[in-house]
Amino acid sequence: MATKSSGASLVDEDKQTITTPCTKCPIRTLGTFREFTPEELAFVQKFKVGELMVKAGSHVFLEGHDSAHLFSVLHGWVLRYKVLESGRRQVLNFAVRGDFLGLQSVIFDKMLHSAQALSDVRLCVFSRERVWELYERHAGLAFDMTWIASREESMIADHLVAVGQQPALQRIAYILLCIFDRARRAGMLQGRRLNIPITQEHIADTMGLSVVHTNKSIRTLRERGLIDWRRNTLTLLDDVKLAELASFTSTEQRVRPFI
Amino acid sequence: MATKSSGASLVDEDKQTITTPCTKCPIRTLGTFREFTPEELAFVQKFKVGELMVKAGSHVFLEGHDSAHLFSVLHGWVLRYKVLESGRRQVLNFAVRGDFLGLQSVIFDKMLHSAQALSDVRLCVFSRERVWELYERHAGLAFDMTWIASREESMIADHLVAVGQQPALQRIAYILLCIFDRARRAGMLQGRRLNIPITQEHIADTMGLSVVHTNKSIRTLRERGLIDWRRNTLTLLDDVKLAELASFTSTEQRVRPFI
DNA sequence: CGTTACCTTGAATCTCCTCAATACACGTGG
DNA sequence: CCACGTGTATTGAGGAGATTCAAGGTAACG
Repeated sequence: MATKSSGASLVDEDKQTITTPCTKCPIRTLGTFREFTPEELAFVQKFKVGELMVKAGSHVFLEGHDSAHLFSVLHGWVLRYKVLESGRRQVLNFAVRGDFLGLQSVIFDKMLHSAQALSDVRLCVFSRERVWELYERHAGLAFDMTWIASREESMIADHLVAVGQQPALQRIAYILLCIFDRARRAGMLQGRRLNIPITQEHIADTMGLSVVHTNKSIRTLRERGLIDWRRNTLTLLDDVKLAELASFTSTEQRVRPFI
Repeated sequence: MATKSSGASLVDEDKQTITTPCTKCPIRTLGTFREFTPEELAFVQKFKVGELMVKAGSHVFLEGHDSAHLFSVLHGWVLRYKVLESGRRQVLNFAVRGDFLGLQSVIFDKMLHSAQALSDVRLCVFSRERVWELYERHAGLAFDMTWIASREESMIADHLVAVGQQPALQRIAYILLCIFDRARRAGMLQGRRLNIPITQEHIADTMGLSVVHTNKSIRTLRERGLIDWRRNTLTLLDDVKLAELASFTSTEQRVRPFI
C-alpha cells in the first residue's frame, strides 16, 4: 500500500506503544489550537485510526498515489515536494508537529505531491472514509478542514512570492525565518537554537536555487552575523535584520484551531 | 468599503439588470459542476446577495482589507496578486467564469492578496455571514468549500513548481497552456483563438521574469510556430509541442462541482 | 495629433548555474 | 583502531540565462 512504505508501521498494531487518546493529545497543548466541544472530541477519537511511525527517509505517501488515510504530524519533520519529468524537485514546505497531511487525497482521490519523513516521524492517522461523516455531523470540524486547506494555500502563495520576486539572499532569509516560525509554534525551538534534519539541498529545492549558490548565500548570512548553521543546528542570531532582509511577515496570526 | 472600489456597483440595487436566479445560473451550464440537490439550490439562492459589476482596472478587494462578501466570477477576467514592499508584484493566477474569490476573508478575516478586474467583470456576490449556516446545514456545500480551497492550493503549487524549477521559455509555455486550459473550461475559447485582456507584463509578474525577457521568450514561441499573440488575441498553434515544452498536465481532471 | 499603454529590440551587466575539486563528519567493516 | 565509502558542505572558475537600461515602434483614445 502506498501509505505504508518500508519503515512505516502502525504503532497500535505492533503494540510497541500505546496510542494516545485524543483527550490527552500532546499537540493540543501547543496553545495554537481551539478547544473542541465534547462531541467533537468524541468524534475525533472515532476518526482516529491509530498512529504511524515513519523512519527518516521513508515516504508517508507518493505523488500520483491515493492515500487511504489522513495524517497529522505528532513528532518530527516531513517534506512535501513535487518532481518534474526532468528530475528537478520543488519542495512545497516542511511539515512539523500539528501540521496536517494528505487532505488532497480526500479532494482529488490521489495525491498531487509526495511526503517524505526527514527525521523519524510519528503520525496520527485518520480514516478517510469517515470524512463524509465529519462534514455531515460536525460543522465546526468541517470548517477546520477548509481552514487547513486555505492556510496551506496562503503558505504556498507566500513561497511563490519569495521564489518569483526575491533574489537569492532574500529568499534564503525568508525560508529560514519560515522554518524558525513553524518550529517555534511547534515548540521545537530551544532559545534561538533549532535542531533540524534539513540540508542545504532541501533549502535550494525549496527556493528554486542551486545548492552551490544556496551555500554561498547562507555563508553570506553567517558572515553578516544573522544566523549560524553548523551540523544540524540552526541558530537565529539577528531576527530583526533577517526579517528586514526577507520582508517576512509571520504566519503566526493565521494560526487557528483544528484537529 | 473595501469591496466597492470605484467602478463597482451592485447590479440589482441599481436596477440596471435583473439578478439571475440560481436555478438559471449561466455558469452551472458549463458542465464542470456537479448537480445541486433542490435543498442546496434553495440555500444557494438565499446565500446569494446579488451581482456586482466591476470595471476593468478596478479592484474587487485589496490585500489587508476584510471583504464583507464572497464572490464567484460570472463573466470576465480577474487578476489575483500580492505586492512586496519593494513594489514588485507576484501574480497568483487569473480567475475566470466559475472561479471563486475571497474565501480567505472567511478564514482569516482579511484578504492576503488583492483581486483586480482585467476586463469588465460580473460577479455573483455571496453573504459572508451565512457561511456558518452553510457549514451547519449543507455538508455537501461545506465539502465544496474545502474543495475550492484545496484546488486553489494545488494550482498555486503548480505555479510554484514552474517558477522555481523551469527556465523562462518553459515557464511561458506553461502559463499560456494554463490560461488556455482555464479559458476552455470557462467556454471562452473560440477554436484555437482566445481573447484576453492579459498583457506581457502580467505574464512576467506571474512567472517571476522581467518584461523584456518575457517578450523575447514569447517571440521565440511565436517563431517556433507554437503560438501567435497579436493585439488581444492569443492563438494556440501547436498544443502538443507547447505541452511537451512545459511538461504541463491539465488541471481538467481536478474539476469538481461546486457553487 | 498628441498622449498613453503596450510591445519590441539591442547592448551592457550581473545574478545565478554548472562543472569540478576538496573538505569534513559519520558510520561500517576489516 | 584505522581505512573506506557516503552524504553533505565548501570553494573557485567559467559561462549561460536573465536583468536593467535605453531607445524606438505601434495601436488606441480623446
